[in-house]
Amino acid sequence: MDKAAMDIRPLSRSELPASAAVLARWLIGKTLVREHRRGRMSGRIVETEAYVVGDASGHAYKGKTARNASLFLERGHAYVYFIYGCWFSLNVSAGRAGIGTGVLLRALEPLEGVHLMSRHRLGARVEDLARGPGRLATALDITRALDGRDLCAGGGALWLGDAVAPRGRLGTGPRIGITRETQRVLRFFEKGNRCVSGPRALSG
DNA sequence: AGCCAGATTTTCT
DNA sequence: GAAAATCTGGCTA
Repeated sequence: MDKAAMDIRPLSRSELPASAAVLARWLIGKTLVREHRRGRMSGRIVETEAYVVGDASGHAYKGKTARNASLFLERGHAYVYFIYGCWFSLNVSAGRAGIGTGVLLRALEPLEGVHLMSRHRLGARVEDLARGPGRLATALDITRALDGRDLCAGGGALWLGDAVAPRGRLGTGPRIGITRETQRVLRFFEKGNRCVSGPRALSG
């Protein structure tokens, strides 16, 4: 027996800011909902990074390919990529159709379906279930099958919802794990939240 | 808490 | 053939 699903209002595309840097900040505190075969999983978005137009660290920098095509979809679509031989990561496309830019979702604070996430991440503490982009995708069972999905279609397999709780103070800093344009301040997180990835010194 | 190496495969050069 | 928007476990303090 599952508890009743939370009442989460789906976000519509017109609400999303049409710039990666603004969208990344705006998404902190919003909700990501995964409608899985076994049940619903959801969490508060507590950490993001923006990959802006003309950004040498972005996957779209060298143009559109089969791999990154979803980054060029109208804002609010999923771009799922496979990295380091083991992990998937989820982005939200952030520009107009034909513009390659997006927001990497780096961490969630689990809300619903914690037992399902735990099944995908055996042995992890609740605050570590979706703490980091690879862990987030693993916890929610997000694979390339979801690449290109419309995240503004509430009721689909994966969608964005409004905030269900007030957002805490916003923190910012340089992005993690990149080798180019490392000095740009395009990482956003909820200050003090235990589900934010990286060293604690960077998330307070 | 911080540093380091290994894993493992897709993608593009 | 090299690099990659990462994670884990083992080590040192």
